[in-house]
Amino acid sequence: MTNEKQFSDLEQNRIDKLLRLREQGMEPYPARSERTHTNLEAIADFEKTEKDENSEPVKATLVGRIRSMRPMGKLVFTHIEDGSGTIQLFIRANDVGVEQLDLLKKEFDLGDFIQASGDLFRTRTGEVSLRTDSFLMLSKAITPLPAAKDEEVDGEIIRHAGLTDPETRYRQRYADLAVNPEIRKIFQIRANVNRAIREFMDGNGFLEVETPILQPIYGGAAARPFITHHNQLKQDLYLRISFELYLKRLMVGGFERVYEIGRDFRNEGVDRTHNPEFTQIEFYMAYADYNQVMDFTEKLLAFTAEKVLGTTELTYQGKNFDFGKPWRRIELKEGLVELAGINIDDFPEAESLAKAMKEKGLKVDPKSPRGKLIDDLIGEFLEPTFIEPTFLYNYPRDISPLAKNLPGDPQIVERFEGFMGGFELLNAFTELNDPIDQEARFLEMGRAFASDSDDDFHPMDEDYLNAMKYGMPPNGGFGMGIDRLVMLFADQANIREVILFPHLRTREE
RNA sequence: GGGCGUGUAGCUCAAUGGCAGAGCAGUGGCCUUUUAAGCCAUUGGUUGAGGGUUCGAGUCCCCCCACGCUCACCA
Repeated sequence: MTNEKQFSDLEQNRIDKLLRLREQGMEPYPARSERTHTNLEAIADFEKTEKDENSEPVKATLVGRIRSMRPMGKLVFTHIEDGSGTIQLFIRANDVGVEQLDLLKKEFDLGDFIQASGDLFRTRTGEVSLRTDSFLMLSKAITPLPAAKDEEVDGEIIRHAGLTDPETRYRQRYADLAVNPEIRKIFQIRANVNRAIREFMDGNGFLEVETPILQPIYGGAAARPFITHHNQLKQDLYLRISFELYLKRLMVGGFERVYEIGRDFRNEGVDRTHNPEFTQIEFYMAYADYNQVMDFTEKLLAFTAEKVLGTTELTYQGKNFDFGKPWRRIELKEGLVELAGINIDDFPEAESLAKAMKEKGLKVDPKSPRGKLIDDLIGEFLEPTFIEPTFLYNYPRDISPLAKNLPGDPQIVERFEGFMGGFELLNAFTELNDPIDQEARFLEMGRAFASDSDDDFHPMDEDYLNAMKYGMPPNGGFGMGIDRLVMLFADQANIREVILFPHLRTREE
């Protein structure tokens, strides 16, 4: 604030206004404000009394950011916006005096916060407005907000030349939110989703817990971690990639139903369904298997939809869904026969399966284990077709090291994933609680990925095995991406739209 | 990381290799029921950064940066 060169001409202009306001005795950043009604309360109060001819005029002191200003000589119309909505101020020289009106016209700008007092009435065109008899500056904006003008045509708001550049919108989300009120609705939905899920979980006897984000060993998913360092302990730590192994330690500890809602961090590619940090809910339910978790999932999503949207039906990217109906359930092997034309039972080895996939024109990594190839087939042939809510169940063992075997088939585990809108929304399984088998799985994974790359995908978590050796009740576990769920409820195609401050590369200079 | 695309005034966008423009915002006026208010006048540019070709580059070439879409990666 000391170097004047950091202000543009437009900003310097407003700083001059700010100084003039102060000279004339109006503090541009007063410590206190008053308000008797929110804007929408004021309109509602007025409409209540309007029908009664004997009622006194409704007096109000309102606050908000100036969103439009239409000066017409000795009369100014402005719209101000507070958290509840917008209302029109009707400010006349007759009511506030010529000097005050000049002050308003000369020193107040779009983006400033104003406080106005007066009484409510209806203008000739029928809009409830505040006939202002006094006003104050509450906060002077120095940088002009990106100019946006709204036009209402048949109840629909058309925005002219607002802020649309995605880079600016994400980098300066504050400006995006300030100028595009509908963006704020997405985050209202997000908050409502979280609240609904908590309400459902709490109502079903789950305990909400918090487990470490900084972990000495990461696990519970196949993802590369972010690494950080604790100075005093002289120890590298990982930001968690899942909550799974800690939450299941709590099963050992005697909690029968636990859940956590929090942030996971995965050091991987960014695209429209992946952000490096994202929010998950995981829960673990003792004495349940994956079939019960499937049923529970349907109830959870139906409840959440009802709470957030007021109905179980929703529209996503032009398609309609109903969370009130049971999800499609497709057995993985059968789904692949049907949609990929490959019966994986015919290809018991990675080599033969890879060959069959190449014949279908797929690119195949020669080092991939069989389970990875099957996962590739899912991504290629199944996932994009799963627009309707769909459970895909019975996954290959070698890509599911924490899931329990399906009795009678050593290659298959009791695991399902939930898809919707063409992307994966959730993942769940009957949890492996046999410590001997678990250790074998860790070793298998270590071998499977040892040749894969320099990345150490699956560090052995000895302490987790120790916990399991004390005895873990049979349980079903579940993880779901909250961001992706919010995408569905807010009808957004890109995960960044549902994250307030999505990560962008830092700009040089 | 690969491919394709974008980057011009505060915002949204124009400009065959030939004077860098418009609308809105801003500034100065007029205007006492407007709502994309209107009318008159007017300011505002290192065309993302750097290099090259050319008499002349926003435009063509090279390199870099950022963003978008997409592919790869992501159990």
